[in-house]
Amino acid sequence: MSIYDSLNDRQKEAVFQTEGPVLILAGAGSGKTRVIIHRIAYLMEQCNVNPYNIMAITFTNKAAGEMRERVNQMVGFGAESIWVSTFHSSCVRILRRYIDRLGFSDHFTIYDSDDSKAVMKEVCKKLKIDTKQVKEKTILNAISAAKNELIGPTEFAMKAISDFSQKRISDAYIEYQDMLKKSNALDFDDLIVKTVELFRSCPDVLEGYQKRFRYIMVDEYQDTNTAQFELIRLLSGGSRNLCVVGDDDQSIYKFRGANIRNILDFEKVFSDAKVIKLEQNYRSTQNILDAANAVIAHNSARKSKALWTDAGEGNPIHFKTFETAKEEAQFIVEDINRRCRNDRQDYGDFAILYRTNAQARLLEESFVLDGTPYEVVGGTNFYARREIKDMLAYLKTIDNGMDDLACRRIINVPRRGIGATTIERVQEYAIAHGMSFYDALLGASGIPGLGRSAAKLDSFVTLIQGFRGKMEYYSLKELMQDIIDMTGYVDELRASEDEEDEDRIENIEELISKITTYEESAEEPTLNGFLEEVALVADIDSLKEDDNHVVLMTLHSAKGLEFKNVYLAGMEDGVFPSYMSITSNDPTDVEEERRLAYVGITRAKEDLTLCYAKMRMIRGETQMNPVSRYVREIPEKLIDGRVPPAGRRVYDDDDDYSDSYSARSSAYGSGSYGSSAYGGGSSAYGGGYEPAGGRNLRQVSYKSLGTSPMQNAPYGGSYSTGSSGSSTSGTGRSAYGFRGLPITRPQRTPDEKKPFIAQNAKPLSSIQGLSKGMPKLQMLDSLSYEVGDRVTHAKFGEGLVKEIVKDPRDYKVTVEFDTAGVRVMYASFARLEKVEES
DNA sequence: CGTACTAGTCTTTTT
DNA sequence: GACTAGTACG
Repeated sequence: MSIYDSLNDRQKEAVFQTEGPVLILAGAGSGKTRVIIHRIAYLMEQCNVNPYNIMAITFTNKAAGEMRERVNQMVGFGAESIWVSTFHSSCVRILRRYIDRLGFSDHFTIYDSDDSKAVMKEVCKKLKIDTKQVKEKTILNAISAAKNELIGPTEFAMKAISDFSQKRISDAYIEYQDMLKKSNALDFDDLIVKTVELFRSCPDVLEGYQKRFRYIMVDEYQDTNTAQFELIRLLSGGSRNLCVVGDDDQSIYKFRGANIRNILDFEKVFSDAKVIKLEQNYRSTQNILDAANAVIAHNSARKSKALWTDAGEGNPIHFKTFETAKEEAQFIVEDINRRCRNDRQDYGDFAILYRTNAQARLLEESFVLDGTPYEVVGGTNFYARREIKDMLAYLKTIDNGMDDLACRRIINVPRRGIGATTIERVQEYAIAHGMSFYDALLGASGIPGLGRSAAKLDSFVTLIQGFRGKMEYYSLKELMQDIIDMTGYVDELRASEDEEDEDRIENIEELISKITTYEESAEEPTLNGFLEEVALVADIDSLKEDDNHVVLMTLHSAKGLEFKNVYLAGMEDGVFPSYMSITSNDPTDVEEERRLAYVGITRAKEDLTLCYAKMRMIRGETQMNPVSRYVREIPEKLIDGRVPPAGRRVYDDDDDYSDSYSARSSAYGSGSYGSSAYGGGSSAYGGGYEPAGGRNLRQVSYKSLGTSPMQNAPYGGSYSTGSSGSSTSGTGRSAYGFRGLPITRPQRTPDEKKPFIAQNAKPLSSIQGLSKGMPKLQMLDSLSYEVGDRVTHAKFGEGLVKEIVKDPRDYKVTVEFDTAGVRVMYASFARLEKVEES
């Protein structure tokens, strides 16, 4: 009896094939991680491979941590010397040691996307690029895409020679890299790129690592980009013992540069590659797998495989239709509670997955109101919060005096009376003398034109130098505490009236405890090491699975996880697949999202519920979208709810919208959803959406204008304004119309510390923030127009009023605009004015 | 120099 | 609706 007996034949084959290039095509839930773990154990126990010679690469710290833990459990002795880590941290580890060969110092800073944006902003300023014409982010995206393809500034420049806008990006690219270098900083992409650069330019370094890593395994291989591929190709160049594990059907990171060809062409690059398919699924019921298989079958470029299980049919897939997204959210919470009561389920057995982070908000509100325990994964990164970035900037300034960005961020935070002009002067001086910003500060008295400010700069420098001196004998925690005390940062927050600042203090406390945890767990804790760890955390890393609460996250974050019961929220064309990919002229965009749907469906072990809301507010605009094509791709016999047919929606007889909908249904109805659409290629979508003028998906939409209608002034007396303040307890009755109720912040007692909110979740206050800019109360007396009148709208121009329906709070007005199509809007939000006939 | 307000932009998805 | 950068004003 050996540990390998529990594997099926295919899995055994994958485990025992230790030499040469191996591609393991592992379908969802096919025990891929098990295979990797067993393979490592097999290498160590049966092949006498020194664990020191084994490398396993993953994409997230969470995956790396789990892998390490499971290997530890299985082989025990020796597992700690296996190199298990993410692409990014592997590269950092290598670069810390050898980056001097590339002219950087080993204390380099890692810039996150905010930092990159700040640098790019400066680049644009310097190059006189109008950021209104070309956004920083656009340039950064182009640079990132180039880096992912290992195209350096020089090569980029040569390609860009004839194209004006490319030339501009090329110039920015060069300048951007220059600035990073001056700050001794690398961005995310650089971590990979510079490592490849290092290996290419220093054969001795590469050879050292090739000798060390004789067996390399790469998890989630379908997510690798060209640079990452090159990295592992180089690393495995000596032994050629490269085993990659992935599923082309789960490739969902194209936007991040993932190159699906890496997996599809693996056998071409490594002609002697052994390919092993794992198709038996140990996770889900047959119904769930059938649904997943049916959906993914609509994609063209894929390696054929079909998941199967011997687990039995299981429950049908539930499909639910709701009037609004709010009802969807309420249903999900109620359904989960019902099943916890009647069905012996635990909260921890449930996950809600959605396409965009913004969808979490409404769900979160329902959970809060209901008191159901939950956790939101992702959204705003904890480390991206202002107060945390401030604290980190102090640490960075202390750690790396060349990090100009960090230094400038905190030089006047908290306020020290150092203004923009002074900073500008110092910066100019630093550039002129080829020194870093901080070095310029050190000699501030010698900088001309600073006047009285020089003294303030001096005391800032003294402060930082003081911290640097204390580092000698302080722990990191003490250092952080000292920074807080000496700068008075928290004192200032404490003095503030703003409720949000309370959360900020809590976040800083949270940071301190993270520092403490780091110091306790790291082998050799250093300031630099902490900053590095912080720079490379992913949202999903912090998810603890043993807590008993419902988990909410994006479909992307859910990859690699599994849950007993899964709800997929927002199954609407325009949400999922997103509006962007539907209107994109690249048909593979919709396929990419179909893979995301496949990922979502296959997360469920026993029960899957698909939710569709007829109406949903996105970016302050209420959209009405048809049911997601991915739902319709699931055979009806697997589903227990009625799915509206293609191009039409089913409404109740008394539904107010049926007219307005039929007015536009022709836009959808022209056959673009027909079965031929997928096989037929790219033009199929265009035909269906184009006729009504490009924005069709949002044709029928409520539009609320402005952030605060109350301030936007004249409603022409047809509204009476309520007097309730913004802190009214929102127990139910809607004062805010259809936008949803404001949520009262639960009173927090000292010992009750945010019971349901994860550290990285948005604070409750941000939900409550919803109510901040809201109109207090809006009652309508009468309208100045009626059906048949011509009206004008601030944004959509003139149109004809087709219908007016009164509901409890407001009038819904359907207008057929001359250019903007048919829209339904609430009268109190749309400032419609009658056009007087002459 | 600091604050308060306003206008503009945005959203897929993330290491 | 939410956030942010920019600007006008004290």
